Amino acid sequence: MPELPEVETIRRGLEEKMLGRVGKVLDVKVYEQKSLIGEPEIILGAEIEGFDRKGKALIVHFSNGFSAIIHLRMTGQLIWREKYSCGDIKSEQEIVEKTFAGGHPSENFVAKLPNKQTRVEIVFENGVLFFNDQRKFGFIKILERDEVKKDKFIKKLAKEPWEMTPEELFSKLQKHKGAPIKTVILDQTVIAGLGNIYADEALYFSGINPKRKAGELTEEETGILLLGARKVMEKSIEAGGSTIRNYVKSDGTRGDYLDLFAEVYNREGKECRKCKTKIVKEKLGGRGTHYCPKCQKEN
DNA sequence: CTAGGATCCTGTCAGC
DNA sequence: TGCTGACAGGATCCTA
Repeated sequence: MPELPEVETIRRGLEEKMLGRVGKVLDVKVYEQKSLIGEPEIILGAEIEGFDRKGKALIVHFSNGFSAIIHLRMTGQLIWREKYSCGDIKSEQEIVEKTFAGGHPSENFVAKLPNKQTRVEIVFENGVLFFNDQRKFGFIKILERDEVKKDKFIKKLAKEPWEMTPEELFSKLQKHKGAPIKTVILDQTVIAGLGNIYADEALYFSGINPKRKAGELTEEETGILLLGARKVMEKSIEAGGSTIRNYVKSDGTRGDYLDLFAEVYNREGKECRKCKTKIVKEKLGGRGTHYCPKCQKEN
């Protein structure tokens, strides 16, 4: 479920907690074969050199010339736990101090690790990085560092909203002019980073109805949409990423993001904060889509 | 080529 | 209590 802001939050958190502090990889335990692509033993003995991010993909660079592309997809979580606090957790306080958790929100953040949903475990000298993934859509792919940019998924990724000009986006929209704008901005080859929450939020910010055909947007509207995409994701990164029930920041603290900041997502039947009209939820391209019928007119 | 639906998988929740 | 179907923040594959 993590979209760009959640992955960026994880990247920052892991960088702070792990970089230069965790030692060498001692073991890689693969509980679910399909969750790890490549040869896990390749990174044994290596240290972490840095964390990178491309769209919703997290990239970990190791000291031996190999890297790992980690994609959390719908339900992935990354949990770093310092060595001396592995196993059963004694108190909420201990979790906050010793654990970094990010990604899909669930009780697993504070549960015993590894657990039923743990797919891969990377053991370091000073702790363990757990990759949990309920639905098994996510993956860790180990490959040579030089191969990362040639990876099929990475290669196809479009620019992120901050790197893209309105003209570039407008031009891309013309290739999908018959499709609803909502589904087009979810396409990572059009613009990278938006998922179902931030697509809806960016459209609300822009006053654009999600069902409008991509080819009907004016250049001006496209510019506002690009600005909206930047704004909603920046706001979320500042808040430490969002989750439906809570968000977990790099220090493990929790809070409610959606209740505070989301204007339309998960707010079906509630009043639009601008005009009091009830937020509508409809299915579009197989995805739940939320909007204000008054602020985001179809024509 | 595009658009749209099915698909991968597990878990939860509303409704009967 | 079950049971059933719908749905979940992603991306790809298949078909028309």
